[in-house]
Parts: sequence; structure tokens; C-alpha cells
Amino acid sequence: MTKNNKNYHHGDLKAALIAAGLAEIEEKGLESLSLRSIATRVGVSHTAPKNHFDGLRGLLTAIATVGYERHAAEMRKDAEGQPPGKARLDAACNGYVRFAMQHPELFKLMFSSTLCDADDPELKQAGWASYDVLRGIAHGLDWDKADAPGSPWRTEWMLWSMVHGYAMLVIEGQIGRNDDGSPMFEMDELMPDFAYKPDAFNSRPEPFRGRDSAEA
Amino acid sequence: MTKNNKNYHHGDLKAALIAAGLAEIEEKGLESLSLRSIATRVGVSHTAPKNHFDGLRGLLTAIATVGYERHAAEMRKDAEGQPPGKARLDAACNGYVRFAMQHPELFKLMFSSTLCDADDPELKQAGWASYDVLRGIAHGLDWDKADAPGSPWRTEWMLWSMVHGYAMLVIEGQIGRNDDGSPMFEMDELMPDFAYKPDAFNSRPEPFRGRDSAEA
DNA sequence: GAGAAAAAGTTTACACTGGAAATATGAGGA
DNA sequence: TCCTCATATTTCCAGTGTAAACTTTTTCTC
Repeated sequence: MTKNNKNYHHGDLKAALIAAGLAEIEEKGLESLSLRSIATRVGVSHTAPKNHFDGLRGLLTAIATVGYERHAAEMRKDAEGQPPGKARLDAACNGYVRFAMQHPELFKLMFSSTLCDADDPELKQAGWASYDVLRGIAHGLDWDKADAPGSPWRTEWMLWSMVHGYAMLVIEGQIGRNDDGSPMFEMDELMPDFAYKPDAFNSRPEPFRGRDSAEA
Repeated sequence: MTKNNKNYHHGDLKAALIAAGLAEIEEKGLESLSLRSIATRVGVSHTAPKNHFDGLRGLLTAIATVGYERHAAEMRKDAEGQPPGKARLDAACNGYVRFAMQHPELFKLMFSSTLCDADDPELKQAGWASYDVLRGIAHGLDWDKADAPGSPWRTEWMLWSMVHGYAMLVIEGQIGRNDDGSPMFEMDELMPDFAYKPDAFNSRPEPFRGRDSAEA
């Protein structure tokens, strides 16, 4: 992987394929996506991606990685304008859901261990970074009933589950939306009230996301 | 659809294909599933299903319909032994999550509008019936903060989102589980305390699930 | 610079897939 | 019996992902 500025035949085919894949997903959805269609879009043969990705699964994983980065950016953008505390968390959660609704196919890809290689280091890194936006903002906040006994991950997983579940159910058509396509609930409406309790959130030196990270 | 007891060449090929598809999903997962593999398993040509289903998508939709029925049965089974109230709701929620963890591929199929025809009447019926198990049990329960203003659907969607989100995140490997494969949290641990408030839950004559039903 | 080595991309081939169309089979009703 | 039509098969086609052999280009080494 000696990456030089000097480009080979195409000129950073790797990035071009990821961009083409993202465009293809936005335009035609996940279903019609294929290695050949992406390669054709870029103007190379359908076996050219083999030199940069481990098959279709590898390319999809790279696309999902970019998806996580954009997802994180969307949440950060919304949260930035808000003062720390519940308002900022609400904004980030709404960003989470809005991204899912604006890019449903990409969002499904990101969270599909069927389509992506969940063990890919870059995907895991980007996925964690995205989750950590939510987690970082939620730090110091907890449910009113947070004094109930529970594992340190209880609160953040409770929050994550609710936001993620709502996003998934909406984009899969299980839960309705307004006529203009907006979500029927803002996240601060949907969630029980948070109370600001600086010590309620467990403060751990290492970020945690899923089983692998816990063992590492 | 003149359904006779007398069977034709095969003998209720429709049911046989659904059963074979379910078995194939349990054994080899969603990825390797194909019309041809299912048809071969039953012992018919790969175009035979055409007479009973609208292509692969139609067959997958029928399989998902059975999945919803089993999902509902699982929740009901768990809930039955519990007294009405929070304990029964907890049991149903745990059943929701456990079903997802025991049949992750089937569960993903059920909630995938990419793979299933979400407009199929039988699928919608089964999907609603499954959701209504949760909803029926939750009737009369609400969050402590339920006196906050909100739409009649707020409470049940909040509950559904959390349970569904947790299930999805676990089976996609985003959230960890115990060494024995069990969920790290029981639903009653994860959820904020419920308080029994008979009038908090909106009582509507017609069940509601998603946008379509609201308009109907 | 020359030549070797490695990387990038193409061509070809193969085993799959879902679906369409034409054909064969068999059951039930007249 | 004969007719009809649902059922199932055969054949064919466009499309898929991947592997292997090959060509082209870049980079490294002497």
C-alpha cells in the first residue's frame, strides 16, 4: 500500500468507485447496485475494482464507511448550534433520524452486517466515531430514573436503541411520517425528559461500542 | 384461488415452498437464498414458484408473513404467564428481542422493505397483528412522564422504537451480548420504569400501525 | 538509463441468478 | 369422452460476482 501522489492509469480509481457507488445508491437504490454498474459508471472494466477492494462486499464496506462519516457530520452540524445539555442532544438525535430519512438506502447499508464486512477496521472506526458523537453529547445527561441500578452502558444504549429504532421503523415504512415527509415526532417529543446529571453518565476512558471493543 | 383439498401435481406446493424457504434461511442465512435453491429443495423446477408467488419478492414476502406470525406467537407465549401490567409488558418485549436474536435473518427479512413487498395485504395484516401484541399489552401503561403533551402514538412508538432498535443493533453486531449469546440487558432493565396509568394510553377502536392504516 | 518486479486494468470464461416464453402434464367439469 | 385450465417443465436470455490469464503501465533497483 505505498500510496503515491502519482496516479496510475485512472487516477485514484478507488475513490472514484466509492463516489460512483454512493451516487448509484442515491439514484437507484441498493437493490439495483452491482459491481458491474459501478465499474461501468466510472468507465473501467468490471474486474478493475478487484485491485482496490475485496469484491463487492469490500466496495460496499468502503461505501458504508463514508456513510458513517457523513452521518457523524450531519449530527455534529445540527448539534453545534445548540447549547450543551438536552437541547444539543435533541439536535444530534434529530440529525441521526434526518440523515436516515434523507439517505435511507445508504443508512440501511451502513447497518447491514449482511452487506458489509462488520469486521473491517475502517468501517468499525467510522461506525464508532459516528456513535460517539451521540455518546459524547449525551455524556452528563441521563433519564429521570437513572438512579435505578444498571450497567454503565444502560443509558447510552437505551438512548441509541430508541433513536435508531425510530429511524429504522420510519424508513422501512412501519411508522408513519408527515405529509411533507418529515418525521411525525422530533426526538425530544418522543423521548422521556432528560435531566442534567453530570455524574449519571458513566465516564470511561475508552469509547465503547459493541462487544469487540469491550474485549479489546 | 379455488383451493381444494385435492392437490395437484405436488400437493400444496405453496406451503412447501414457504417451509423450504424458512428452513433455508435458518440453515444458510438470507444471503445464499435463491428461488432456485428453494425450488430445488422442494424438488421442483425453478420456475414452478411462479404459479404461486409473484417472483422471488413474492415468496420472500410470504415467508416474512409467517415470520411475523411466529414473532407474535413468541411474544404471546412469554406474556401469558405474567400478570397484567408492567411484568407482562416486560415479558413481551423480551420475547420480541429474543425472537430477533434466535432468528436474526428472518427478522431482518420481515422488516426489510427492500426484500419484501411492504404493500402486500397479508404481510401488512401479519405485521400489524405482531405489533398489536405489544401494543395491546402496553395499553394502560405509560412512562412516568406520560403527562407530557404528545400525540396518541407517542407512547407506543417510543416503546416500539426502543425495543426494535435494541433488537436490530444487537443482531447487527453493533451492541454487545453476553458470552452465552443472551442479550446484555433484559428489556425491563433497559427501559425507564413504567407506571400503570390506565388512561395514559390512547384507546382507539382501530389498531394503528404506520401511515397507511391511519388514512384507512 | 536498462531491465526486473510489481501494480493496474482488460479479456475471457464460468457458475450462478431471476424471469419470460413455449411446451408438456394432469385434474375437474361438461 | 373431451375440453379447459391450473400446474409444472423445458428452454432460453440477460445479468450477476469471481477467478485466471493476459496486457499495459508504473516503480524500484542496479
